[in-house]
Amino acid sequence: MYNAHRQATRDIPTQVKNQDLVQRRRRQIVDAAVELFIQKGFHKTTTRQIAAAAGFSIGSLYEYVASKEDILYLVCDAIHAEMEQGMSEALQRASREDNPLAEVIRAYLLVCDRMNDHILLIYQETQSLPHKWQKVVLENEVRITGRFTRALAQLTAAGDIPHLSAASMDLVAHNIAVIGHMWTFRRWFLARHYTIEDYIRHQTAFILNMCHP
Amino acid sequence: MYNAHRQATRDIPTQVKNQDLVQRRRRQIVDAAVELFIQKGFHKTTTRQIAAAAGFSIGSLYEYVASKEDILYLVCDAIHAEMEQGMSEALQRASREDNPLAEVIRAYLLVCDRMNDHILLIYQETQSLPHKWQKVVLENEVRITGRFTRALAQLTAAGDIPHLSAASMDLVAHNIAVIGHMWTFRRWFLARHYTIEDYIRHQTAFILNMCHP
DNA sequence: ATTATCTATAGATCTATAGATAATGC
DNA sequence: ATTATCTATAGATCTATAGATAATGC
Repeated sequence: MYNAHRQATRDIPTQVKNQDLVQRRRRQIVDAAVELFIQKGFHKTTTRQIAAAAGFSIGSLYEYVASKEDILYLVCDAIHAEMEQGMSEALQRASREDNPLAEVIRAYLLVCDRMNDHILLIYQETQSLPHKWQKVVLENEVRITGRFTRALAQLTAAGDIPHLSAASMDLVAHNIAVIGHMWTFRRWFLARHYTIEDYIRHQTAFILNMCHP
Repeated sequence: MYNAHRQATRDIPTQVKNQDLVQRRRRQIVDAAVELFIQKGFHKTTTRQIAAAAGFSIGSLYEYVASKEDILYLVCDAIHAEMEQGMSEALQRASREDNPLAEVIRAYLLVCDRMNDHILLIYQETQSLPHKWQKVVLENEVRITGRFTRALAQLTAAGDIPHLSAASMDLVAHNIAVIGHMWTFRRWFLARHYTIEDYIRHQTAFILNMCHP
């Protein structure tokens, strides 16, 4: 279970000794909480509802986490884990003939499309996390952005795009990351006018144009 | 007071007859609430704290609004009003010699820089609004994006940029809007590497590149 | 004996309102 | 008389835990 290696699972203490059980129960908690948080938001979801949806009592819930915020942290970290895994899988399946930047953009935007609600959740509720855990979530975000920076560097090295300053390259990478999120938080507008494939096509063209001054 | 003409002030009923007084008290409520919401978030701010910061009692507060959500709606609408006013003022002062698209981008990004926390607040708390008012807030967002669409159309008409399909033009306009927000919600990274002037320069160049296929 | 789970509830809020009081205008 | 404001609180939650019970392993 890759989740065992995640920061969040290590950060949060538990009363229960059996690590395998902790693993399973926390997965139940996260699955239940994600759905509820998406539906009603973090603050309007009660710990009782999470326990009920996970299939055990409120008392047991607090054997696996120490607070409601702990649950939010587990949720945010699990979402980032799933995004990163989704991208890796998509890239392994990818053609390897195309432009490597276009490929990573495509993989990313497809993950954003699939994980629409989850990405929105992170946008809306990261602020509700204790400060030290906000930092971990932002580091996850930086790690994803790093993939774009690397793809850009690769392209530059191959001479496929003109040389960009490190500052410009970073900014383009962040633009790509945010263009993915934009598909989720402007969906109310975008999905009325474009399919995800339209969106990928247009935005990929725009991003490649950015790099050709 | 331009705020009287806003949707929100008309949507929310009050017990108090004197419209001038309603106007003033609601301004007090909004000013107090904005600060508190930015600091602690909507859900962790209590109506009592808002009343106290506004300078009257909890009982009086509820003469001017019917619920805590009403206050959030007033806040979101006031923020958009201030953004739109800020852009208009900046554009009136602008040189009128430069590229009109670059000018509107500059005006917008400076407003985003100044209203950093307020824009973040809208991102995080719009979800806590009743559905019918979420719609009004999104319409405000569309209205701002419309300014970019119009500037792009103007440039195309003047022949300064190649012809873009209506779909592409809309997408570029949304990209501009989101690049402004990005300055607020990725500030933890961006502000470490760029000043707002760097950011304006780089992003303006990128956006103009987008339009040159 | 130890570990995991459950029930019942302490304790702490928080929103919204009812009813009393003060201020204003005829 | 009417309008605006205040105080006090009803009523409804919700988180987190203490202590009792059930399940597991020696």
